[in-house]
Amino acid sequence: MTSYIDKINNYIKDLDNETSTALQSISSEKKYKKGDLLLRQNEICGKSYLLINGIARKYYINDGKEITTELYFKNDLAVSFDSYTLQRPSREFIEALTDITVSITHYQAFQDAKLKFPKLLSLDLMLAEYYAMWVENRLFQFHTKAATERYLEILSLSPHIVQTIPLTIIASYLGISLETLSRIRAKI
Amino acid sequence: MTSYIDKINNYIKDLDNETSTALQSISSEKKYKKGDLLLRQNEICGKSYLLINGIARKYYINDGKEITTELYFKNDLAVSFDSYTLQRPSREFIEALTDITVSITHYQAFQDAKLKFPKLLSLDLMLAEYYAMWVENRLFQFHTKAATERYLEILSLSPHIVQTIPLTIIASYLGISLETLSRIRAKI
DNA sequence: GTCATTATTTGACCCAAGTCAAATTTCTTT
DNA sequence: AAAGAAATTTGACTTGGGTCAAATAATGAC
Repeated sequence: MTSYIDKINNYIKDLDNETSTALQSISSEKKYKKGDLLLRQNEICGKSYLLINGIARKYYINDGKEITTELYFKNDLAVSFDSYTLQRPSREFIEALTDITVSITHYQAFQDAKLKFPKLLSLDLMLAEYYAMWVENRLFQFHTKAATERYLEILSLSPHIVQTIPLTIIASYLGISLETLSRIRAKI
Repeated sequence: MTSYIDKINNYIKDLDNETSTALQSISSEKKYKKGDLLLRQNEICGKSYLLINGIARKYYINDGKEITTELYFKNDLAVSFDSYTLQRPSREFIEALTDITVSITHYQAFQDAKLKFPKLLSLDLMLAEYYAMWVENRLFQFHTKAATERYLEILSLSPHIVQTIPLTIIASYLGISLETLSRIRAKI
């Protein structure tokens, strides 16, 4: 499935000049400081954020506890999917975990551009497909793997996650308590 | 989110004649008997199945146990998403839970049609978006609701599910054991 | 209708992971 | 470097839901 990202990135790279220019003309760079919120709960996610550098996350609050739903690194696209797609209030927050630089594209500008440039429509489809498969796989991991396995997996697939990000956030991303994660780490 | 299905169905209904005809020309009806498998594990999901009547499900086997990942009713579109999208072997099965009638569309024929009829590309995007939101929501339910709540929710939102489908399948769809589901039912 | 499957319930016991609370360790900031 | 704050670990205890096994329904085939 990583190869599908490659396919998407190649697709973007190989875009014809007009389409590529159109995309760039509706995007702009911006920097955020560590701790800044790019999106708050109940706001409508009217922009997509392509991470150029730094780390960010998406999370929601349940029972007073933060549940991290996605971690973003270089080249990842950060949006609250349902809020962005339906243009309705978000249940999720998007937060910069380090200082970050992002490329922002406005929802409506992209919608308009898709009408003129069918290749952007195909791109949007690929992005939605990728996200659907990503979430599907996350659900699959939760059903088939115990906490320890999920931790070991993240450790082997993305060691940089574990090194850079506070354990509280990793625990909530793994769907376990901070204490359980600490005990898992002690065992290994 | 139900309204998004309505939007999709209206979009299909309001398709211009040529597009609509093109879609119909690559689709065909077929009947299956209760228990028939429309897709097996390790097969590539080369077709999509629109349920015209009856009930079906998608599931995979983990540790010798069946985990139901989706239930399909009238007007639902049954595919193994990642297998269909990437045209790679499926980890899931699709099974008829009753006698069913489906409208089958071949993957490649639909891919070709999308190139000629941009509205089908938009349709495909809407379907992918819908599925992404559906899975995202399912994951959200698993994280925020205990087994009893999830059962009560399915009971109130889709009572027909509980009436028609064996408890083993409902339990595996809820991510709990048959015994736990039985105990939940006894308590209520 | 009777017998045999298959589905569902109930009982006894177990365990992964949660909760609450306190102790350490590690970072920051003077 | 010391003081305070934040992050992480450890301890003691609880619990939701799992497993295995046996007892009842319920359904279907003859």
